[in-house]
Amino acid sequence: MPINLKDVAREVNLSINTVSRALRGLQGVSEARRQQIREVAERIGYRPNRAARRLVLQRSQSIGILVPSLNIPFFAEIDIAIQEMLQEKSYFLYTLNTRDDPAHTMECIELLVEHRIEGLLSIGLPPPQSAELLRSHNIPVVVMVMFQGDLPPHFVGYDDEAGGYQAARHLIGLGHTRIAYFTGKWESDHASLRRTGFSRAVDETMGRVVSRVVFDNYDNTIRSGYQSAGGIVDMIRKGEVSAVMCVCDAVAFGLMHMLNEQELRIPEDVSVIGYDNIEMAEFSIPPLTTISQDASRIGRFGSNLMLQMLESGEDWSKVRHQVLLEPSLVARQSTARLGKSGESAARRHRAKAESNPAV
Amino acid sequence: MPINLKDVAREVNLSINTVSRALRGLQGVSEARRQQIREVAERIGYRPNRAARRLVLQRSQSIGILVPSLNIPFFAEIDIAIQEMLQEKSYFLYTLNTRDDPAHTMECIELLVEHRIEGLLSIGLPPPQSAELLRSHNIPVVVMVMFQGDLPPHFVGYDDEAGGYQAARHLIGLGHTRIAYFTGKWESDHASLRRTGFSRAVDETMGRVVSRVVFDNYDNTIRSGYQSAGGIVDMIRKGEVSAVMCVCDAVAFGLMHMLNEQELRIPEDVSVIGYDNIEMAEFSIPPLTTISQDASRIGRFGSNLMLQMLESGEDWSKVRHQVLLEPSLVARQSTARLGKSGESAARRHRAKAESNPAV
DNA sequence: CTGAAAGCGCTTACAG
DNA sequence: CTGAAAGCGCTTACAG
Repeated sequence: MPINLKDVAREVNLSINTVSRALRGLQGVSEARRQQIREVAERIGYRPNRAARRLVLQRSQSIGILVPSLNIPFFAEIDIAIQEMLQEKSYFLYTLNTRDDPAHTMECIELLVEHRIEGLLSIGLPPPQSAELLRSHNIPVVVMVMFQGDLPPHFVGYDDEAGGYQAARHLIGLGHTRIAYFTGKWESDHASLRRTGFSRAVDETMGRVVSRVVFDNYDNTIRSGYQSAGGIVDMIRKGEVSAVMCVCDAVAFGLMHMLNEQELRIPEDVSVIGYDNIEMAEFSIPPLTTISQDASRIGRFGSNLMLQMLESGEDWSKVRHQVLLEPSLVARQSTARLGKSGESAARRHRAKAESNPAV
Repeated sequence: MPINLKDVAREVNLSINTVSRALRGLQGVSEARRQQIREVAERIGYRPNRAARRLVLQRSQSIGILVPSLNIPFFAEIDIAIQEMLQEKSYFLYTLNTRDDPAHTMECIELLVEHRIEGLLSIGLPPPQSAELLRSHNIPVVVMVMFQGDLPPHFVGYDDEAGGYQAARHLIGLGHTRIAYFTGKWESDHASLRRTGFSRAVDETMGRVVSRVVFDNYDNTIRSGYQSAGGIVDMIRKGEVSAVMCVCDAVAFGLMHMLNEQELRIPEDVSVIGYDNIEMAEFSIPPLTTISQDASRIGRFGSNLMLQMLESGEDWSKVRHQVLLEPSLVARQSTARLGKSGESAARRHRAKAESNPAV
């Protein structure tokens, strides 16, 4: 049914390989002929069949990307940036949502292998069982954003340790001496790197600043941040903490919502800093101080690295190529100098308790 | 380099078509042989080549989806739902981000045609220039979510008119008699349908309720809602409006941010209702009353419709198949009964002005 | 400048 | 139960 080279060839009374060469702009076809062939192809609606071209060229000119959850805008933006970069270089990108489920991820990878992708980009580590399959098909892998354990040999992401350090430095610079890090029970490696950076900044103060780590959040959602904020609220009330760094903006929003319900003021009673700089961070009440990462930069670096691996002809299996981008702090109104705005939460709480012994 | 049928055949000393049949589970191969062939294929890492299979089967078993901006979670969720549905039916989904740019969308469509997609799903109408190409290649199109002009013949989306009506009914039911609809200068058809539904509810009151439409927002972002909220603020101050419906949640958040800055209380001074029920709506301060649409339902209905068109064998070119889902209202704390909480914004404003004539 | 032939990796009749 | 052959739509040497 669809029109093929033979149809065009018949129409112009030439052989299919002349038509093929003309359409691809190769030399060895007179300009007049080429013109004519082009017109006919256009008129009868000819489009080359990629499957056939792939088969004969023995390469797919396509790359796969594994995204744990495409509905996270940060991940989607990485995908978009990569799609644009690759289209420019006439590679095709297969985008697959893995639901962060190893079994389903394996199926996705097998599908991509059957499509003969030339390279695999992955947000987060692909499951270990896939390593042998990818290796045996000679498919290079670039991991982006997240990993567990050792830094993967080909990696592009932000330096979470540096981000955590920056956030803590910001709070310390504002005079806070009792600060908390609010994270999840099951920490991903990058969450724990943020915590490590946070702790390094605290340690550098040689005891002048003390910190607590609260592992109460579940899954880094707004809801979870809200539901697990109780411990933090207590500490603020008791004056044990005057500033909180959250593992991500969503958790920060959940915490802020709870603080608001508990009539704790931000930043007067407690400073809050997030991580990610999602769109909403600029418009929350108050606007959220946070650590900013540029998704499209990851996409650009990731696709560039992949393209290098594909086109340099080098043996990359023994080369490590790891790109760690430096995140940047965006100061907004959710953090402020300690004690700037009068009485602390602890003092107010104490006053309240004294006037009403039942509390 | 990659292993093919011939490699497996050589290994087991059989012809490639026996191997092919065994691996695909067709009858006519003894069970013992099949077992042996499977093992060998597994051992040497054979994976069928999709390009070759497509070529010979004369079908790609794949479908394309055009997404204007994949980083809008609502759209991404539609994509995810479709990907899951189609994978179950062993179709492959090509996800392409079009940037909402007609020229780029055309390139995307041409690419998909070269990949011989069997059907095209599109969030929003594909550009008119693509119609001829798609028709000539016999590719059915299902439009989702948005359209301009007439309802496309194959469409799945939510009934925006009904949503606008529900929102207005909600405000009227709370006793508001002066209500506003806050939308953009250049209204999309679905934004204007929401407005139509809104107006219908107002009209039904036979003049008991009056409404204003404010076309000041630009591009339905939080920022734009914030920057263009001035007109609404004035009306609230003057007592001309006690409730506002926004074209979407993002604009509602922008408006709320401005109201907060202007010390207008929600819902005491003004009720605000959004549209979309994005994740943040549950956690804004106050939580936002809004109209909810289920993205994965659109995805499920959309892919089902496409599958029907592909597999029923009917001539769908003369059949209209339009699915309009009913959205639902989610009542939260940003809307309240009129005058419930004491003095109105207008009265407070007047009092303030009297005590300070300079205002 | 143009064409005939081989072949990419598979599946599908058709023989045996 | 198994194999030889043709062919899907293209590109690439190789002739002319």
